[in-house]
Amino acid sequence: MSLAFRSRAHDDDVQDLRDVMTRMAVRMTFAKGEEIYGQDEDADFVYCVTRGAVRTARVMSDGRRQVGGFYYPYEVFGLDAGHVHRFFAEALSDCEILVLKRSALRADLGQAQFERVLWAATQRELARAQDHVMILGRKSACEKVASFLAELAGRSDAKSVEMPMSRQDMADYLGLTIETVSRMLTQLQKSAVVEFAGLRSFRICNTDAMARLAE
Amino acid sequence: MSLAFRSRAHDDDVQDLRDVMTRMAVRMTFAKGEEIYGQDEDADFVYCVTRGAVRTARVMSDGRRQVGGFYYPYEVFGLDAGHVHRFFAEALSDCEILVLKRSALRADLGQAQFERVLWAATQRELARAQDHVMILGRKSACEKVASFLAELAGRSDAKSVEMPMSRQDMADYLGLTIETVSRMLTQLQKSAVVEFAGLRSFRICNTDAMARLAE
DNA sequence: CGTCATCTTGATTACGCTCAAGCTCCGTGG
DNA sequence: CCACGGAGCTTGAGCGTAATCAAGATGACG
Repeated sequence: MSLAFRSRAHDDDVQDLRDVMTRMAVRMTFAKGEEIYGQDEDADFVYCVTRGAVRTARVMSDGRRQVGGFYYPYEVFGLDAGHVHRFFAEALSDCEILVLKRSALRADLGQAQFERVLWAATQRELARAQDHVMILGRKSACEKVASFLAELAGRSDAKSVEMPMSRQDMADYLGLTIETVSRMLTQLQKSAVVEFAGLRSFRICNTDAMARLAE
Repeated sequence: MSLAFRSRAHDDDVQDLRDVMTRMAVRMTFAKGEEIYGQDEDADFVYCVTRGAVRTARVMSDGRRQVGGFYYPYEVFGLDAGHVHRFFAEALSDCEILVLKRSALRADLGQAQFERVLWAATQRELARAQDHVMILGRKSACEKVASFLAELAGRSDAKSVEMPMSRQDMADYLGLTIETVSRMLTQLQKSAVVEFAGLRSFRICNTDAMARLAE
């Protein structure tokens, strides 16, 4: 089985999942900051962003927060590991989400494809988490912020990249404080690696320097 | 579908995987430090530790290393995200590993169970990676080391817990230096939270303090 | 235009890193 | 069995990066 073939099949699964969700799922809207699902809740649903953005996070008993990831239109979430949510999900901005019961998905796709599709989605989540581990474990503050911007830019096709999350969200994703994130953004701009157009929009000026920092 | 029932099914899948591997897999031995699979290699096999221990890791171009995880007897590894290994795996000590081609596993279990079993394994990996993110992002050096010891203790059933990895391995897992790891171990011992019997064996003295530090 | 949340910048502190020395454990050979 | 040697570990001193504390600046929204 060639790599190309497998990738193709993988993409098909993702597409199938989106198709089913578009067809069968309930369309819900959430206001900025609203909870979509809670930590330790049963993971009975699958979610897909159609408009806006979502963050997943966990908090420790003393309030320290770790953001697990951000999700944008067309991305599937709610699969964090098994039958109980280990993170909670919140609307980053006002947003629209497709919500589908897992059992309904299974009924429509059949057991086999259901498992294949969710396995593929779980693998993407795992890849994401592993990249996150790399960023958190062995990178400097500047590299963390650069990696984050590079990832955002990678997901966007436009020249100008929109940043829907606050500095606090970025900090809690990168294991930093808002002050440090702010300083690093300023520094990256001063050294002409990126250029900001307002607080939440940027574009990469020096691709090489960016790639070097983000590894 | 109750949680209990689902957990049971999950455990069955894990057991089935071990059974098939014991029956069909090739038993290989690796000397301490030997590579089991490489980064960016195709992930055509599934692995199960039978003796010794394994670590997975990634290195950045300048040599910084991030350890992804440690695997002990009966644990399955080699599933890190998709069709290409994103980490490499090395023998932590001399060890014995069951190796089985994925295609052979699929042929034996059938497509459906193959996917269910590997999905379950991928979910465990994801849960592991998510816990790792929490440790790396928002914990102090002391809490990181305590969390690590607590996790090790949790996997072991004996009172005295064996630690097969070096301080360097621990440091690269926790995003610290060996000096800091060493200092924290000393500190935990001085404050009577744990007690060491030699460099690589310990037991937890103060369970409450340990739980508090490890959250 | 005023108010409040968010963000930036500055000054200071502290946690963990770096560099350096010494110690312990363990394998090896005399 | 002990002496030697080397890797791995611990400890100490000093430093640097990012956290904390504290003001301001900017932007969003009524």
